[in-house]
Amino acid sequence: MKEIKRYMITSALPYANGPIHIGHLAGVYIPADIYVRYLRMRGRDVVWVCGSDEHGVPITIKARREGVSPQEIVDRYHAIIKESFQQLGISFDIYSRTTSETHRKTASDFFLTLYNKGVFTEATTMQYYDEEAKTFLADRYITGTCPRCHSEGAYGDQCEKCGSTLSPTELIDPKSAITGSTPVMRETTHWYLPLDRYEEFLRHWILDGHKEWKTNVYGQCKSWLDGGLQPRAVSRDLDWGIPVPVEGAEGKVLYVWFDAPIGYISATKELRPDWEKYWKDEGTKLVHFIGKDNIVFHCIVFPTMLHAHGDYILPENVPANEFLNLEGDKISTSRNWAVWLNEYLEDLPGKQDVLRYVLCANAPETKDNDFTWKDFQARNNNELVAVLGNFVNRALVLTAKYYDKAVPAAGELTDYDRETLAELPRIKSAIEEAIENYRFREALREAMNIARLGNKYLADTEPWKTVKTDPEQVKTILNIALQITANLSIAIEPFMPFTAEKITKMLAVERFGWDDLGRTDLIAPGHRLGEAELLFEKIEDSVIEAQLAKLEAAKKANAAAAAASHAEPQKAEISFEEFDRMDIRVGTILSAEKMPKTKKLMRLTVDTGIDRREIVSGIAEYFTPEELVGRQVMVLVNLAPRELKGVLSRGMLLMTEDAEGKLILISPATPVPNGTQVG
RNA sequence: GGCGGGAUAGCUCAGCUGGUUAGAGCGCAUGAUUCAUAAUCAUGAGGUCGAGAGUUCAAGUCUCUCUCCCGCUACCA
Repeated sequence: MKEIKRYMITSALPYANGPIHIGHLAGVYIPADIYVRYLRMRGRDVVWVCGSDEHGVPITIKARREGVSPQEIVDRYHAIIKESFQQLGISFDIYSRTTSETHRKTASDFFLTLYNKGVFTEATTMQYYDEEAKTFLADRYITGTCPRCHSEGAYGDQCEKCGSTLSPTELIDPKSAITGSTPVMRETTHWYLPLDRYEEFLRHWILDGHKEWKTNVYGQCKSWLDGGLQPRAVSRDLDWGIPVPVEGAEGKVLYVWFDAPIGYISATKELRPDWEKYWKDEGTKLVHFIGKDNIVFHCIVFPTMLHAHGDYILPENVPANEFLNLEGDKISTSRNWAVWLNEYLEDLPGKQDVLRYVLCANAPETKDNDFTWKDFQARNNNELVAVLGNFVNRALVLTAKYYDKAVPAAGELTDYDRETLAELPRIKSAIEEAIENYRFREALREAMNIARLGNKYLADTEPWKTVKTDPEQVKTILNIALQITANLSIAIEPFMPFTAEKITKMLAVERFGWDDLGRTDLIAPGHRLGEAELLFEKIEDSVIEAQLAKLEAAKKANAAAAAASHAEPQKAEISFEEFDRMDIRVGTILSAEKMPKTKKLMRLTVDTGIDRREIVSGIAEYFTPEELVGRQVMVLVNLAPRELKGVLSRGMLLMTEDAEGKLILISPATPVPNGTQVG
């Protein structure tokens, strides 16, 4: 077991093409913030860095669409993200950005070091080039007709209609998204990080050396390693990013995944002149907080880069979380199905800790979880208000009432007093154990147990009764209640820093350190308390309804937008003769069976009036064989046959889809004989 | 289909390397209580631990098969 001298904590760099939402917070930033605040309270040497990831093709596309420069896009979102993080109390030591000069230099140097060491392999391939714009085209910059589903507007890397993963050369009738011209193929050379050569190193380091990683992380890594790794290109032909710093690389930039993680190092550099010990000294514990979508980069790719470079330490752990859903649906930026942090802060002012509490208590630590506004309300009203806020209020109000806010001295303790106080150190170590193993939900529950302990203590000792029979005893009771309150402020600080601060203010004391947790002499006798105020307020149904209505509106707007944008522009004109070449008939499905070993394919026998033929169609997700058999459908019968999974498909069923993408068969409104022509 | 993750009380989740009557929070029921934001405290009801088979003296906990959900991936004429 090596000695930990200091901590280097990173959290995934948010991509600067949109604001932060609750999924990001629950998965990455709140757990990391809790961890870091805890370490700081313990007096550990810790640096936590983050920043905006500002390069990459999607940003250039967004900029082009809005008619502004990429810099303007990233400036806008960097500002929004940074501000909202700050308001939520996410306490980065630095929130930097990958367009900074320090980062450009750092990433550039990193590349050069690997280049000079001969780490990269080079390969020359043919890629599309726009002669008008005089530039190579990234996959996303080429649009055309999807070779699979024939819908227009497919991108060079993917068709968003049918979800196929494509390569640009497959596109039918490709066009440059920049100028609209038809691109030409041209040679281009790129550098690759040969991950395949590092398999042994990774296998040993992760599979043998880090069995303690979370099962989802370890399993994912094992899966990648067992599947065999491929070299990954580290450069792109693009004019937005960090130029590849070698001769003859004009017009080439570092691929965004290569430069982004180096951003952790750059940010540290900007923060501290002695940054190197945080990245190069074996006594540093490096931890990456990320979401599950980032596992491969932080466990496979970035460590390979660090290892190949040679000077750097490797991460000790990568506590990746799963995803948070919202009201039963996947959070989606493009569908605007999210609770945006900047909007939350405006809609529910002063409720930072409520969000922090709910997202931590319900964090997707072991599996995907669901955020609902109803749960948000319940946790606020039944836990924060009723348990935490209420206990603190009781202790303070009783002291104000009986002793005019002057802290009474404790007399002799009863066994029950001692038992109660003995819980505090126990809870302290339970919280420590949980946080240090990245189990933040459990840690939070333990911290809340201090408030439960306090409520129980007051209920059992009943000072409002005892005051009439044994006033001396009440002094001890309230002294203890106040010590518990002080302890509570320490224990919840990593989770709810704003509330912790409010409590210390109400107690009129300086904030404590972690080591003070468990002590029973934190508030001195005679000390005068400040004004008591409520820590949390109940959230009314109307507030929740307003948020639900907002989501409902987003859903509607979304459906409307989808419907509007679904009205694709009309395709190029065709002659009647061209149309007439298509032979579309009415047919009846005679049999249907799902093809084994496929998810979507259905094998159909159709009576076309001409013959009975087999047609394979990708509709198995939406129809059962029972509901298909006997139905009349439209069939394009003279389409060239094609073999799918070993079955020859002769023809295509005509269909459309609803707003959710669910397929709908097209049938004649009233039955007609099979073989009847359509046209 | 392949790979990874998940399936435990009404809800959200714990259950580590297999070991006495399966746990927590919320919700629910009953009782107590009034210092407190109709808050609190106690007690209780509620689970064939996704299904089936196996290993074992002993299995939510290990093995195999199957079902369903999520992610990546293949297929979508």
